[in-house]
Amino acid sequence: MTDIARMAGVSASTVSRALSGSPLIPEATRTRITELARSLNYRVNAGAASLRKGDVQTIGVVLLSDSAQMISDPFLLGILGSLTDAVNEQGMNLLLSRLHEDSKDRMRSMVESGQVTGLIVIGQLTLHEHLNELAHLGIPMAVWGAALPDASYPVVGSDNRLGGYLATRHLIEQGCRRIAFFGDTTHPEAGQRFQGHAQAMEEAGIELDPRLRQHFLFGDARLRESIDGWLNQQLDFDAIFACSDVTAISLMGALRERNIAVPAQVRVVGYDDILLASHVHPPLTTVRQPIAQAGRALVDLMFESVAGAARRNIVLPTELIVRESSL
Amino acid sequence: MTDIARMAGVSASTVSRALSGSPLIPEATRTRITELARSLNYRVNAGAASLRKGDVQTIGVVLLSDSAQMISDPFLLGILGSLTDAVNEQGMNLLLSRLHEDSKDRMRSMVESGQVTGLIVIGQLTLHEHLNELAHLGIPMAVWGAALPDASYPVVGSDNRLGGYLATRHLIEQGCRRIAFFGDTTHPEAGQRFQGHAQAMEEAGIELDPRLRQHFLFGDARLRESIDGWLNQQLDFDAIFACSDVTAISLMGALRERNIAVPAQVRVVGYDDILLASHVHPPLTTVRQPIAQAGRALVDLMFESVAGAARRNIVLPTELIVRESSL
DNA sequence: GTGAAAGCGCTAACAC
DNA sequence: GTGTTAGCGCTTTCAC
Repeated sequence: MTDIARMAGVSASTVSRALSGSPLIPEATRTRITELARSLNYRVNAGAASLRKGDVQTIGVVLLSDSAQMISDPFLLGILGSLTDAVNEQGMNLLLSRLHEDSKDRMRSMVESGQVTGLIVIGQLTLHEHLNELAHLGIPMAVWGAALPDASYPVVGSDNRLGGYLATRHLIEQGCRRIAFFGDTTHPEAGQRFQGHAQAMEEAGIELDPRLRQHFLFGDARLRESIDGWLNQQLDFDAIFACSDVTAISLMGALRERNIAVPAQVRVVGYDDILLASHVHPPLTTVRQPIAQAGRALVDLMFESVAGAARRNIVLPTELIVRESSL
Repeated sequence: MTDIARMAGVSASTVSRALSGSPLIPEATRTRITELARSLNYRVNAGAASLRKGDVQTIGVVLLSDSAQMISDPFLLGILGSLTDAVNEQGMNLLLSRLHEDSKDRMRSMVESGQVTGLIVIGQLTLHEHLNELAHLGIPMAVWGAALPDASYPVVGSDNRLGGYLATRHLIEQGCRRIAFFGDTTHPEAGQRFQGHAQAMEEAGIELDPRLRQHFLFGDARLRESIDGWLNQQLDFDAIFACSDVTAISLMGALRERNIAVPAQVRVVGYDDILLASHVHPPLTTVRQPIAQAGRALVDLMFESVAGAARRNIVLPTELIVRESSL
């Protein structure tokens, strides 16, 4: 910048002001300096600027995974994409890292070392307690997931309870009574979907059968094994509500292998509405989560958290997309 | 840091040295300072340190998408995950951004403004020329994709030609003669897969029928429409080789809808080996790309590019995973 | 409207 | 071994 200043015959201050569009600088000077800068391929050093201004233009995004395992759910990529766009829209940068459950300290230091303004956390919420601690420490953040009663951090998520309710009620309306629930209920999102499921069952006067509940971890590499293990029990069921489309599609594969017809013998509903959901046969009935809004909502809440505003959650609407797998 | 220094009764230099593990500082002093820092929750400011040291500990990762459209291929998430791990392993940070084809300037300025050390580019390679320009400008980078003859930038990719060859030869060995190719050959990766496909066909003395070639954009939202449009032509074919598993699974859905049996009437081979490939029914034969190695290779090449080493490419091995869809 | 000067938080010569 | 000093590249009072 000093070079530019010298070449333009002005001081560094003037260059700085011109380049940042200060109204103090007359149009003529500004264009002259801007042109000069462009011709020299000069760009202001982002790091130096934030050091001086004392604010970082970067948001940390943490992908939580419970093991070294690859997360492979397309839904996650959707959220991440939405987030990337939302962050860039704000003119900010996004620092991505993948952490395991024990890396609370890493998250903390990302903020405290001034690398990022705040954190957006995506992934499995089994570390609720850790997140609460971070929140109490004053780390600005926002979390994708389900709002837990005692959460001290802001949460963005879809209406999981409603999603579970809509899916199950739909199955009941199709005449199903023995509806199995596939999902890891220790995971808050799945837990809420289960609550919705249970509510719909209760409203219909159908008793929940604990055997019709199968626990899956999202993205579990042994997904198919778990499915097969459950199916091998030969339980009596006429429908399955799965907490992710990947699980549901995998399940339909397993059913087909056993010559169990979907939807004729067993109706299936998934969750997420990934691209493939509408493309498999039969097309999968599923609960759509509004991915496009997710990024924006997370970024908004994170900024509120930075600003020290009162903590709030955002619940995004869900929608049942009825396709042939449940008809 | 000045605070810590004052409290420890030493100078800032000593604190700096102690915290960065300089051998000049005796064990005793170091622990004392480290403990003090910990108890105050102090962390060195990463930005200030890089400004002073003149090196950024951050790598920019650019996800290219040809429109505002959501990219939804799980394979992409795999690459990204692998990259994240590789970057973190090096103790570096990863700045993620999603850009469209025309944003060559954004990429350039990420480097020139000192935000990142270099760029890793993932996504569709229709902007080959842009990348070449960036390389000539001296922007350190590495690209996931297919090595083009006149590329000036280092490329990491799997052996697409071999993949296409293996897939097609396998289908020929199964007795197929009318093998359709699904993939956008203007995209370099798909182009090379097509070359392998063509080679296998030629070796078997089978003439290529241009009607049996369908162009798809990866991640095209109208994927299913394109598939249906092609199928509606009612061409004569006994196998399909698709350039992504998402396409292949979608295709199997479309075939099933038309009561065309896979593999009995039409054999299908996909590409990528995503999780669902082995879970659908029939399980999908596919070409596996070694995702886990991808991140590491990209990071390595990027560093070589920073160091000004001679440009080279890395071709990762591919492997045909035979499952029932082609037997 | 413009420049001089100070300083963001840190590290690395250089001296002792 | 440790402190002093200078300065990374920028922005922003403050003075003119």
